[in-house]
Amino acid sequence: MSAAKTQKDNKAGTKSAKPRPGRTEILSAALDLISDYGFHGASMALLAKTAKVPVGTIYRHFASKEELIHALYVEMKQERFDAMLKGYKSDATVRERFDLFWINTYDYCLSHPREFIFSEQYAYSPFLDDASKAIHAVMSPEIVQFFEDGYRDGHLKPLPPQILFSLISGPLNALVRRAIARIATFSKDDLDSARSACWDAIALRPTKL
Amino acid sequence: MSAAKTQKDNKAGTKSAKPRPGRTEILSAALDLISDYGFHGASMALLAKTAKVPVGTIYRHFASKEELIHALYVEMKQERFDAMLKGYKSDATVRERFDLFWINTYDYCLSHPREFIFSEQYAYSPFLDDASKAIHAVMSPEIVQFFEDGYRDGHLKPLPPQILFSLISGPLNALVRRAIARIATFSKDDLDSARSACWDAIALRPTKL
DNA sequence: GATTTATGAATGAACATTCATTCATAAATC
DNA sequence: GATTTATGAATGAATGTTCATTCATAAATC
Repeated sequence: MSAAKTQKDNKAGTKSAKPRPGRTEILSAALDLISDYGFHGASMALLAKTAKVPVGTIYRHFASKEELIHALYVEMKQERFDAMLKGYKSDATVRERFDLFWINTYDYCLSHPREFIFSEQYAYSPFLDDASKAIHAVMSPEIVQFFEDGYRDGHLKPLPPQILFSLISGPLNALVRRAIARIATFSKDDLDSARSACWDAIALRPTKL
Repeated sequence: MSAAKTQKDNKAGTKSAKPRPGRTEILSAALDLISDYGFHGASMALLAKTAKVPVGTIYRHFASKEELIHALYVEMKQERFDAMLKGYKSDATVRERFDLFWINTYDYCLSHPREFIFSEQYAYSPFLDDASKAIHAVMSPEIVQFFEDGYRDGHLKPLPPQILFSLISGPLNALVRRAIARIATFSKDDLDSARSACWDAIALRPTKL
C-alpha cells in the first residue's frame, strides 16, 4: 500500500515547475491530430481518446479548445526559438549568425514536422486574435541584434527589417514545406546553395564564404 | 408576374461560356465568407443567405461543400496565372520577365486580398488530396520557359527549379501577407528593393539594372 | 399535363461543453 | 492510530447547438 503512489517522486530531474499530469499527453495528442486532420478534424472526443484521458480532464487543463490550441502554439513557438539559437554566440560574425539561424531552423523543422505543420496551420488560420498575431510577430532579441549589427557594419542591405526578414523566412519556410511534404528532396549541397542564395538576397555586398 | 425574372437578360456581356445562373454569386459569396471566417465558418446556410440563393440551389451547382471549395481554388489559380502574365512577351529578357512576374503577382494579390487569403488557407489546409496537391504544384509554361532560358543563358544560378522558385515565391508571399494583414506597409522603393534583392538570390551574377 | 428545375424545412450526425456523481486522499476527531 | 468527515480532482453520459445534406413539394417550362 505504500509503493502504490510514487508519482510525487518519479518526476525528479525534469525541466522546472511540473505541469499537472495529463497536460503533456493532451498537448502531444493535439499536435498529432491537428497536424494530421486539422483543427476541426481534431474533436475533443477524439483528442481525449488519443491522449487516453477522459474528456472532462481536458477541461480541467484548458478552458476551451481555443485556449488549448493557443497554449500549444505558445509552446511550439518557444521550442522553435530555442532550437534556432542552439550554439548561439553573440560574438559570432553576422554571416555566421545567419548560417546558424538558418541551419538550426531548417533542421528543427525537418525533424519536427508535426510542429511545423501545426504552426503553419495556426499562422494561416482566420481565427488569429490580436494577442495571437502579436505572438506571431515577435522576433527574438537575438534576431533583432542580428539586424542591428548587420546594418551597422554594412553587411546587410539598408532595407526595413520586415523586408529582410521576409527574404529569409520566406524561402526557408517554402523549402521546409516542400521537404516535409516530400514534393522535393534537397541534398546537403542544395541546402548550402539555397542558404547562400538567401544571403545574397539580404547582403549588401556579394560574399564568397 | 412577367417582370419578376429578368435574370437571363441582365447578364449580357460577361466573360465567355456562361455559367449556370447563380454559380458566380455562390462562388463570390464563398470567397467572402471563407476569407473572413475560414472554411468552417462558412456554413452552407450562411453561404446560401449571402449569395441570396436557397440552400438547395448550391447543391445543384456543386455536389458537396468540398467540391465547391475545390472549384473555387481552380478558378483562383487560373485568375492568378492570367494576372501574372499580363503584358508577357516571350522575347523579353530573363530579368524583364522576372520583374513582370513579380510585380504582376504582387499587384494582383494586393488588389485581390480575398483571393490571396483563400488560396493560402487552401494551400495550408490538411485536406489536400493528391489532385489538389497536383494543381498546387503546377507551374505555368511561361515560368518553366523562364527557368530554361535563365539556366541556358547563365542568368540564373544552376540550382534546382524548386529551390529557385522557393527563393522567389517565398519572399513574395511573405511580403504580400504582411501588406494585406497591415503588419507592414511598403513604399514603391521598398518593393523595388525587395524585388531586386530577390533577384540577387537567384541571379548567377549580381546585376545592377 | 408532363417533365424539369427550384426550394427550404426537415434530418440526423457530429460537435464542444457541462455538471452531477464518484472516490482517493487529507483533515479532523476521538 | 483508528475512525469519521470533508474536500475537490476526475469522470463521461447528457445537453443543446450547429452543420452538410436530402427530398417532398412547388414553380417553371416545354
